[in-house]
Amino acid sequence: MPEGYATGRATKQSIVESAAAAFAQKGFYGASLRSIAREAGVDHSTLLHHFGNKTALLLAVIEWHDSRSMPEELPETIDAEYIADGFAATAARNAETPGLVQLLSVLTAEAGAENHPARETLQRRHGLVTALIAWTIRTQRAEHEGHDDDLSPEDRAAVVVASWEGLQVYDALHPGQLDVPALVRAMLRDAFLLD
Amino acid sequence: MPEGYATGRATKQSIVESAAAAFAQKGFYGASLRSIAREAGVDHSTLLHHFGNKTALLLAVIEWHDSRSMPEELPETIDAEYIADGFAATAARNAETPGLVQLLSVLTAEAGAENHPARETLQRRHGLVTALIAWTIRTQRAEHEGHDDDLSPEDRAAVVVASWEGLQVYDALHPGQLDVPALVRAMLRDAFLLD
DNA sequence: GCAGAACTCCACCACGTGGTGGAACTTGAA
DNA sequence: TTCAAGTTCCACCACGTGGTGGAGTTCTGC
Repeated sequence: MPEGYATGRATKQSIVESAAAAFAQKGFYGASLRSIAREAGVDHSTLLHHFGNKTALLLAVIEWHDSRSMPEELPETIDAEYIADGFAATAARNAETPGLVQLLSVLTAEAGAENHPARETLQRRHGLVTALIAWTIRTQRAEHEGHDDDLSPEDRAAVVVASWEGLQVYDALHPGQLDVPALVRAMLRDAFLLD
Repeated sequence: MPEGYATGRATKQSIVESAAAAFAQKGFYGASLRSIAREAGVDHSTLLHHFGNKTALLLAVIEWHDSRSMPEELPETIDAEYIADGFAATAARNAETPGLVQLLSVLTAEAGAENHPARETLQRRHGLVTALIAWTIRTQRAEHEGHDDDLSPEDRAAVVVASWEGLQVYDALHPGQLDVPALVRAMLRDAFLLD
């Protein structure tokens, strides 16, 4: 069922992982296909055989990154607790893979430029997460009437996402100063009116 | 008193401005000295004559950026209102110069990598702003006893700075969706126990 | 075991990279 | 007006860039 041969798939995978590290360190523009290929132990033309061009490789890296954050199976009922736990788990896992966080931080910042090749992809990604959080906030507010937040669910969700990413960048620049997972967890439970 | 001739100083300035735009678009590694020099209307060896190497140019760009955010003169008494207004004014000015915001966002994200040439500079910059906010929070809490924040002034300040930067990145990726200056202002007034 | 698809590497291309050296020109204070 | 200091560009260097074409090898379904 999967495309290609097993050897090829393994090579692709190791290239993606090398690329993730390289983009995280040097950004999309600063990382070179040759250095990525060298790290993966293949010729750079092998890399191009598998991915066609540099932009396609970048998108493959993002896709791979996201696939790591998805839960294997969904529970029967989706509620705010479950979503909050899911995001908190992601935050905790991120803390253990600083390279991947660095990758997304740099790419997201770079993608603020209008002609960045991953801009659309990252916008969609962002939009999805924000929408999920906004939906959760909305349903939670409907159940708990007495909240005192003067931001709309969408705005609050955007602020949560932005703060989360900002905290990760802050943490990379000042390692060990903050307990990012705890702060994210607190922020989510606050936005979701939990406890 | 100033070093060099007037012509040289003018050239340096236009190089710095071109470099700021280029680093914002492509990051430190992705922007080339030749493209920066071309944009400034000089040969790339002229650029190197003035700045010596690429890293020195980057540091000059950051220094120039920061000099734009400094108030010309300090008031007689510094209080929380004044500081909050200062940051709010910066946030509002940032909204009108997206290129510079983009610059610092990309550089800050890149500087999460330990060997980035501007890492130390940006750490110090960050530390200064965070310390000022933390000091303000501390003095304000001493005056208004009944606050309900369970974060220390330092942690709260770090969260404020991180959220601020995250909001700017978010805004660059989703232009016009958020009123960033208003959100920053609200965040500061909240942290400073104002109103 | 065979055929054909998939894979991998080598050689090459045109061009861009940061940086150097030096020669010609411009500036501004004495 | 003089002249050293400052400024600018041109030519060059060794090397890195993303990408192409093709030849040789390895894998897998039949």
